[in-house]
Amino acid sequence: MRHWLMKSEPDVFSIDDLAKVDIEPWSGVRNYQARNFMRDDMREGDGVLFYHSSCAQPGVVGIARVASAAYPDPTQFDRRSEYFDAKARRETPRWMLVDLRFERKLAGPIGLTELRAQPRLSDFALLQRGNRLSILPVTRQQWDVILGMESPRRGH
DNA sequence: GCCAACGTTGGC
DNA sequence: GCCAACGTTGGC
Repeated sequence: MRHWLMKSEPDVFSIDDLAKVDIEPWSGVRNYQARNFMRDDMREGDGVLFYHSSCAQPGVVGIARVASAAYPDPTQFDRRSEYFDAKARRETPRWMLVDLRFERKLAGPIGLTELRAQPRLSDFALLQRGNRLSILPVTRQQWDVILGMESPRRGH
């Protein structure tokens, strides 16, 4: 099983939104590298760190699972969608997506500054200079380190 | 194929 | 709102 980090702007779609719908098709990715991760490398059941970006408190806020194989992003064919792509053809879809399933929120968010302060995450793609990718691979070790930073639940 | 211009991302 | 970094576009 592989692990991933996926960014979302909470003003647009937050971890609470994912909790409400339970399963969400991850439409709108229009970056080839991110698409390739979904199309070529993701498998149902892969673990996903759900990350809030472009907000007051950027950081990992929850865990999701990849809940489907990759399939064509329907918004690329929808003229009314902001993600419409006039060059996409149904026979040769350009953009692929996977479904995400909510697993749980973290006991507390793990902020970007906390992640940066963890020496064992110095190689983490999220923390590299100039990184803008919305989908990033996470190693098993990084996954364990990050979840080990989760603040303990009250009463345990 | 080069590269300048432009648009987007995302932290601060 | 600013700005660095990066991807994409399009003229040549």
